[in-house]
Amino acid sequence: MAAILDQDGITAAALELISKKGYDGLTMAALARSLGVAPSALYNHVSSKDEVLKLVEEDLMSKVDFGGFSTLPWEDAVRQWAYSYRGIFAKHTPLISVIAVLPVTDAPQTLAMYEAVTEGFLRAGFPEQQIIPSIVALEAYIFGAAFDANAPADIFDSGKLAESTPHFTSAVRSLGPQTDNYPSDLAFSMGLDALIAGLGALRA
Amino acid sequence: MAAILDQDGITAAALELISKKGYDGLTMAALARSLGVAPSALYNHVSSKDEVLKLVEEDLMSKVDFGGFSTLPWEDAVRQWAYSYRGIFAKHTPLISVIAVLPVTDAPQTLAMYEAVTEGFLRAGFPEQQIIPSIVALEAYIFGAAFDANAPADIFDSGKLAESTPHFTSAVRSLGPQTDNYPSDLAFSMGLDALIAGLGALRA
DNA sequence: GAGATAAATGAACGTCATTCATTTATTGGT
DNA sequence: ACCAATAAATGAATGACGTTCATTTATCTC
Repeated sequence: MAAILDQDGITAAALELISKKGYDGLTMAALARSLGVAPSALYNHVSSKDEVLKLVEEDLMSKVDFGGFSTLPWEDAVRQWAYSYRGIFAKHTPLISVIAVLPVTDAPQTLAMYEAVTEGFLRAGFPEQQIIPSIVALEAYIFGAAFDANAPADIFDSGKLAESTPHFTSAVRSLGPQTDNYPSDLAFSMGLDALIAGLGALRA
Repeated sequence: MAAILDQDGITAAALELISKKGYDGLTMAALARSLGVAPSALYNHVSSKDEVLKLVEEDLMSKVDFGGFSTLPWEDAVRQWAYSYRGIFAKHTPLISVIAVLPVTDAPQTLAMYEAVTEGFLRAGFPEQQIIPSIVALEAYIFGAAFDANAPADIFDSGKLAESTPHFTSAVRSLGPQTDNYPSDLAFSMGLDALIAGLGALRA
């Protein structure tokens, strides 16, 4: 029969479906429908829905901007990379639990990113043994921040329990109205600066 | 009829089920069975499975150790809190996507934690406006690190693509065999120190 | 043109969370 | 002590969903 389907097409359709309907809308049936095909046909090209998620993840990884590591000072490269990384995965938080535990072995795009980042750290003067833990720490922060980026602006509204949490409630109020893209943008920037300063001190 | 069920009992049963069978094993049917009851009976006490997850989350929050904030220097209190927080949620990563976006309004245990942490920051001399963003940044890091704690030791094995990622592969090798509880313990410690140093500099 | 092969189909399955009409036990009022 | 009201448990049913499989269909190769 005509080769209507392939992994690239499935990945593209999955991404479009996710952008339109979110991860709840990403079902094998909906994916098949968007490709004009029966659900069971998908299984000739992917072994499971989990594999679809892995394909999407690899595609997203290729969109993370790590270009700064070959052109900018280390601090700026890290910042650019971290913002790009968080921005992309903030819209794909359901993938984070997959990525964080997924061996990198068969993920060429992910490996390409790690290679470029590692090179940037080496060029900046990091001792080899410090590089992977530093990247892991930064990634942990980026993934956590990606979740926060989806939080509602009033997530810290203490409601009727405000009286029993006076210091917290006052600290929340002191922030005033949020104006950034993400309510947590200020926090992201502060934590990222702290990490960059702290990890940067490990350079030779 | 006899009041066999209540929210506390459901929460306790859910926690035991999770510890024995993991989050895949936490189904409404299994939960009901462990309570000796029909699945539909649960819906007299919780409105949905999501509410069960929220109950579990609140219970876990009450187990996070934030005691150091009233007894230890700020740096040590943050470290103790962060390790406790990560240790608990490393076994409950499916909750993280819920927590990170869940308004704190009806979560007394969570609010109690925030109040204590805020007080600790105030006592340490932080300006009020810096406190919430600092906590948010720390939490983001803790949540991300909780995911990493579940990663397999060989997650960075580049496999047959090793030749095309020489710097990364070498950096991974330079780490030697892992001996910590979690393979990512070294990374967690390094990033946490960096955050503590960087955020600590915001004190008056 | 025949046979092998890759790919699509549609029906079926098992697992879930959830709903609902019904039954059952307990509680409060007289 | 009885009766009505209410809270709570039941079991059958529903509708998604991911996945499997025997069968059919189109394309490629010799």
